Formats: sequence, structure tokens, C-alpha cells
Amino acid sequence: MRTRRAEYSESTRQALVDSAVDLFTKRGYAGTSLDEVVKRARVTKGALYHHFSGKQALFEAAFAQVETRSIDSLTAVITGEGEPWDIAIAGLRAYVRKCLDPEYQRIIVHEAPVVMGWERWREAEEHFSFGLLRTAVQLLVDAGEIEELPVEIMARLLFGALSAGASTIASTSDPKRTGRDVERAIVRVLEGLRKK
Amino acid sequence: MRTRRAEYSESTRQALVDSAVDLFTKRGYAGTSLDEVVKRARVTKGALYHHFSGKQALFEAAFAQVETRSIDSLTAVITGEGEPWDIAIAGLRAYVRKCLDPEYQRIIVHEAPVVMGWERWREAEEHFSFGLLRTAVQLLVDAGEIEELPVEIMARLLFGALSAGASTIASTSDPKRTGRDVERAIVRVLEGLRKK
DNA sequence: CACCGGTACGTACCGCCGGTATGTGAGATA
DNA sequence: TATCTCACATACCGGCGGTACGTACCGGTG
Repeated sequence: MRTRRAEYSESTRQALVDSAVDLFTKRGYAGTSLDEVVKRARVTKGALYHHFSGKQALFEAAFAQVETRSIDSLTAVITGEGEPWDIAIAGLRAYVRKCLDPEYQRIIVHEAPVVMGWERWREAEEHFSFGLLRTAVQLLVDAGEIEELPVEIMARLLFGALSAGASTIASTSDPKRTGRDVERAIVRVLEGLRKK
Repeated sequence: MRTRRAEYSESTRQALVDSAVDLFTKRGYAGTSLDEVVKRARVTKGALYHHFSGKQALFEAAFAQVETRSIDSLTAVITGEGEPWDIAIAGLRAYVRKCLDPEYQRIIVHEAPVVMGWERWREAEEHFSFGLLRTAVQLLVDAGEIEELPVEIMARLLFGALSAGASTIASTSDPKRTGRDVERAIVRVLEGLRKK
């Protein structure tokens, strides 16, 4: 049954997560105090510690929210119709665009590996962006489009390159132009791996 | 002139930096307290704050020390004799090996971008590993070995891929084997960019 | 050698922040 | 209506980064 209390509770939790996403994006994990988070959510620390076990858990909730919202648009591209090669290129473009979103960039790309620890981050990413990327790479290998290098490794390297590319784009004076250059470079790298 | 006081002072500063490198490597930036750092260096916080303006500055000193010590071995490889292509491959191998060093892995690759801020980290890296990498890429382009994509972009992407590769190597159960796979994959990517 | 100035620390303390223990009132239950 | 429960609020603690200030020792000067 759906009671009023449950609705209020969920609303409070959501407000906390939203507040956390905002502040973690603007000031980073270490630079954000829980007092600020609860103040912006118009509750107290009691509420926060009722819903989450601590600051880390709150970060993971923020992480999950940003990833969950991001993954839908990407999944739509990956699972669409067309040639595997074209799908991969489209997915590439979509991911680079996603990396330009400040929330994604700061929370997912930059802070998460440090805050959650690399191992935990890796595990979580299996179900999100990285999982999708590896699926896409596997798709290309299965379709015989690119050479049969270890998929796990290739996906990791590509993931790193894309993140670095996104960071570069975000901090350049001409993001449009840099974005085109990054896209072109990555496509060129993939073409270099393509079977003739 | 070289006075005794100056020597003592330098020794104290060095002890602090060494202690910081150790603890930052083992417990990370956030997990390390200054009390621990000064205790291990057998001084007090007064000494620390005499030599450094704060925790961030201490981290940057640790960062600089690890980078400075790393760069010598890499520079030797890059500036050696031989074909540009072979030099680049050798440099690649050397860098992958360097990434297996726990200090380099934790302080330079993982923590520095978050602790120093991505922009500051990027700026600092110009004079260290990334600067070398870009030089190597420029070398290949000048020698006509690889296609003339924008050097800055290529170096950024390669740097990101290498960092991701380093993280993967460091956290796998069989670093030796993963290291070989990463090396092979990157070499294959470069060969894909090679002019015939 | 006596004196003195400054540097290289040591000591004591503050405010903030993450986390905890406990109180409380509104809504669900019988 | 009486009671129970849960979703918070309040008050407080210990630790940590940072600061203010005291001090001893080295090195130059007369």
C-alpha cells in the first residue's frame, strides 16, 4: 500500500539526493559539508542519517542517480537499428556529449573513482556507462569489424581515452572545435583497428 | 653559502615530504592526517606549517617529488638514440612499468586530479609525464611515422588511455599478464595510425 | 666574547565537520 | 480512542585542519 508517510519519506530522500548532486558537482566531495546538504534540502542531519549510513552512502546515491539518468539516452542509441559500425560511432558521439554535462563530469568521471575507491567504482560501473561501452566493443568484435584484441582491455583503454577527451573539451576555450577534433581522432583510432 | 641551519631545515622538509609520500600512498589524501605525517617525520605541526602553507601544498610537494624522480628514467629513454618509432615503443613500455609503482599510481594517477583540481593538475603535468608524452607524439608526427592528427588531442587521449590501463593493471590479479595485454593493445592502436 | 636579530621550529588552542545518542510528534494500526 | 512506530529533529562528541604565539638556537656584528 502507498501511504502518505512513505510518500513524504521518499520525497525527503529525493531532496537530499538532489541537493547532494548539486553540491558535489559544484564543490566536490571533500568541499561539501553535510550541513550544507541538509540545509539546502530543508531538513536536518537526523533525516540524512535516517536515509543514508553516512557521507559515502550519500555520494553513492548521487552517483547512482546521475548514472541512471544518463544511461537511458545512451542505451537508446546502442540498441537501435543499423550497422554495428555506425551504431558504435553514434554511441561514441553520444557519450562524449554526456561527458560534457557538469554533473556527469565531476561526479562520475573525476570524483567517483577516488571517493568510492577504484575497485568499488569499477564494480558499480559494470552496470552503467562502462558496461554499455564494453557491450559496444564486444558488438564490433562479434561483427568482425575490428581486430580481436582482449575486449576488457580495449574497453578500459577506450573508456580512459574518452574521459580524458571529455575533460579536455570541457576545459578548452573552444569546446565546439575541440569536440570535433576529439571525435575525429577517436574515429580515426577505431578505423586503424578495423579489419579490411 | 651553505650553513648548518639550512641543511637542518632542508632535512626536516625532506622528512616531511617523504612521510607525506608514504602516507598518501597507503591511505590516500583524505585518509591521512597531518598529525600522522608530522609524527612519522618526528617533528610537530609547527614545522610543517613553517615549510608548507597547508595540506594541499604538502600534497603538491609530494606530487612534485614522485614526478621528478619518475621523469628521469623516462627522459633517458625518450632522448636516447634510435628510430623514432622504436623510441616511442620503448617509452610506452617504460611508462607502463612506472604506472605499476604504488606511489605513482596512487598519488599521480588517482588522487592528484581530484586533490589539486583538474585544471591545476593539467597545468602541473605539462612539466612532467604528460609533457614527455606529448613530446614523444610530436616526435612521431615530425618523423612522418603516424598520421597528422592534432598532437595535443592525441596526447590527451593517449594519456587517458594509459592512465586507465595503469589502473587496470594495478588492480588485476595478474598484473604481469595484464601489463603485457595493455602494452600490446596500445602498440596495436599506434600501428593502426601508422603511415604505410 | 657579548649581544642581538631572525629563523626554525614547538605548544596551545579554535572552529568546523562527520558521526552518534536520544528525544519527539505526526501518522499508521487495532 | 489508545498505542505503536517510524521519520525525522536536537544536542553533543572526537578528530582534524589551521592559527597565534612562545622559544631556543644559529649566525652575523661590534
